[in-house]
Amino acid sequence: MSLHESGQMYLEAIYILSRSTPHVRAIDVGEHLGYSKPSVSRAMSILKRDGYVITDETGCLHLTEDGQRVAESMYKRHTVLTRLLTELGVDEETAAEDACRIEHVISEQSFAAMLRFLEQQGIFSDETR
Amino acid sequence: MSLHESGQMYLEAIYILSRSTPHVRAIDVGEHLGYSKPSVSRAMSILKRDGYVITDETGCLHLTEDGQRVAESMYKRHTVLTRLLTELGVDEETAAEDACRIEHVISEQSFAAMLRFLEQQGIFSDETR
DNA sequence: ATTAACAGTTAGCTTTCGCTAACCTCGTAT
DNA sequence: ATACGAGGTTAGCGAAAGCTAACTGTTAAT
Repeated sequence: MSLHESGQMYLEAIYILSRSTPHVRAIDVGEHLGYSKPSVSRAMSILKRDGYVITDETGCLHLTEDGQRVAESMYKRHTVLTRLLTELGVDEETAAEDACRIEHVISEQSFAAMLRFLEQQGIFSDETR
Repeated sequence: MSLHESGQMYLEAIYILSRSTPHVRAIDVGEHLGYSKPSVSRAMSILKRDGYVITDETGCLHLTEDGQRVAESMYKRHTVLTRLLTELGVDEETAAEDACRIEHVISEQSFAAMLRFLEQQGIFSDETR
């Protein structure tokens, strides 16, 4: 099954949360995204079925290799888009909100072009995360 | 009722078509967007109900003032986004496709910032349409 | 030991927005 | 006059993805 926008969002949320807490639970994901428990529950069952997420013995969520790949890609897009927008003068909050939506619909080519632009400006390097 | 993404797309399509033909029919809109007749039919009835579109005696579609406002806004976003992406090195086709999706999710603030950037580069002026 | 709270799941509703199938209506061509 | 095709509508399906209500199960507190 193909991964939809919402799936990408859940994976990114798990990724972000797992950077600050070792144990990510469904409820934390729901809180982070502002979604209800059942919404997360269903999403997780789909992401598990499709091999993006697994749960350990304690029920905590972990990304598979595929899940990690997607999540990192989304996160990087998010970072770059936010950086580009703030560079153009957009305030931090709006930039992050827009990045959140654009990251799911932009092509790889356009993303690469944006990244190249920021690098040319000396604004973005691999350490700038 | 609020206007959703798909509604904006239909309005933009009517706008674009009406620039080259005086009479825009539902079937033309469907063809332009690659949608079936019933999809267009339902969308039109919603857009009529919400005051964005009217039909004349012959059944042809016309934008109301509100419809025109939305359509022009979308079209402008489309133009500017495409231009920005091609400027960054993205090929015309991909740029247009991405613009098509981004135009519905970007904030007014970010759009304004992008426009400002293009203007500063001397790439975009009101005549560059 | 019983109870309460918390996490997760199941069932079922809603909206958006595509689709096909089938129908109506009208105009033109035979 | 009939018949066909084009355009539009109605009815109903399906997927995605949110929600609430209500249930289950486990842990922790009295």
